[in-house]
Amino acid sequence: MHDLKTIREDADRLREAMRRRGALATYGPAIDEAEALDRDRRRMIQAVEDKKAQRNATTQIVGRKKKAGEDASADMELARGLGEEIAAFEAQLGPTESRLTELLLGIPNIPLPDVPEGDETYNVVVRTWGTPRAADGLKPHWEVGAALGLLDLERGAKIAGSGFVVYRGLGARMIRSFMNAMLDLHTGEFGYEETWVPVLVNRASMIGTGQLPKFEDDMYALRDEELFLIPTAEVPVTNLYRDEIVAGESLPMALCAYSPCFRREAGSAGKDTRGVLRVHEFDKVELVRYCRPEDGEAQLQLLLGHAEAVLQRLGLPYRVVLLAAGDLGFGSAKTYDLEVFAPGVGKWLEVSSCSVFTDFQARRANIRFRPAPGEKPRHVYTLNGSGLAFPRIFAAILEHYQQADGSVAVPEALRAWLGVDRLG
RNA sequence: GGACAGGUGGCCGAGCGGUUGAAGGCGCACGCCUGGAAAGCGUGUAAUGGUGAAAGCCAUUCGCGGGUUCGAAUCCCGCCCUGUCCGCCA
Repeated sequence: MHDLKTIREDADRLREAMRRRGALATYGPAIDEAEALDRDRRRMIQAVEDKKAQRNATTQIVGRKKKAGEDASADMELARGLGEEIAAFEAQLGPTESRLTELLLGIPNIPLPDVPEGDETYNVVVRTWGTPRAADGLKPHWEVGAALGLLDLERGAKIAGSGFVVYRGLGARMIRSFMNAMLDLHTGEFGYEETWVPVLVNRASMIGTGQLPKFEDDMYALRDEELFLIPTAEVPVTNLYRDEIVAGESLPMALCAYSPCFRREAGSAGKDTRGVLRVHEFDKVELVRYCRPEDGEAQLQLLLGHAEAVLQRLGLPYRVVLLAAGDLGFGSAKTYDLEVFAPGVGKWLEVSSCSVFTDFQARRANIRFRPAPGEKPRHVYTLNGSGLAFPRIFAAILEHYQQADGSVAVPEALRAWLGVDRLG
């Protein structure tokens, strides 16, 4: 969410940001309307506060006269009249403020200056690591997984629906090993605090990180209670400090969590539908950081490095992509995608999206820090990234480590967890 | 799910419907004291919005939302959360 001050003093910067996202036509009208509503709002506030000041003064007089045993009926009548005027002004102010909030909640974040302008064709490959395997003769992961008894997509579809996966035997054990290996790495070597969080959260949390109100159709929700299934652990973990003021010395803060993630994937029918590349429920380990505004860029690079480390330990070739403004998520100011190469399907798979949200989420979730004792609270910067998403790592391993005899070699880093060095 | 108790500032904790934005304490900041510290003493210490160059002034906020009233932290209703007991249960 943007500060009202941005609308008031910097609306053109906001328009320029939307233009860089290629979305000025979409959001321009909202910015225009917000500008007008802000002016209306301030005018009404001045009027209503003026009346309130008058009423407060009158009410004081009533109190004093009553205490002194004098007649106060004239002042009481005056105050009652003022009260009616106040009610009338407030009846106008209420809708103005809710509309303004609604608009503010629906405008995406401003990309940082070093984010390339334009749509996804302007994404930049920043670096690559490892050498992608030639695709010839390699099978896609769903064939390998089924042949080795690691994956049971048919029964997943039967018990839940298409887009739900059953892992079996060593396949299931692989998922568990991802959780252990990644959490151990991030907590043991990179200093993250391990958390275990609810996968059902309330509306305020979903607004805090930016899933609501705009993307409600993409979220699973309960029928009888106002609870939503999280699309990522970013939601509960970032909201941990919602409506709090944290001590300046506690920053930067680093938290990680394993969680299942639930996505309706409304409107994405037909894209990556085979195998486990796009499913309604999957697991991942998420990294979340809070920091001071001046540390945002350095913290993003740090976070990115932590996510990359997982791929390096697994020996999976990948590339780092800086997203162009038009490809940026709603709340992000700058994002690096990590894409691993899956030679069986011949594609780069996004396995992590590392972003800095500047104060966009912190303002929505009201997460602040006190820079120094006695100083005014400021909003923190929030960051997050997957470290990493399991199904695509599963797919990448089955494809990248495929052997000529149909078996799959187990990456060194997972052998201790799996207890074998070869699948099949 | 039922009964009772409770939700007040960074934290703890008082608070008769009318100078209570809110006593007191802790914490924190500054000063005095000290060779230096601790202790002690003194002073200060909420957020948000509006206005203003600034100092300041005004408004709002005592879980959230409504209501009663000239006036609500204080009274009434609904909801949320916490605690205790009961029920249920992995």
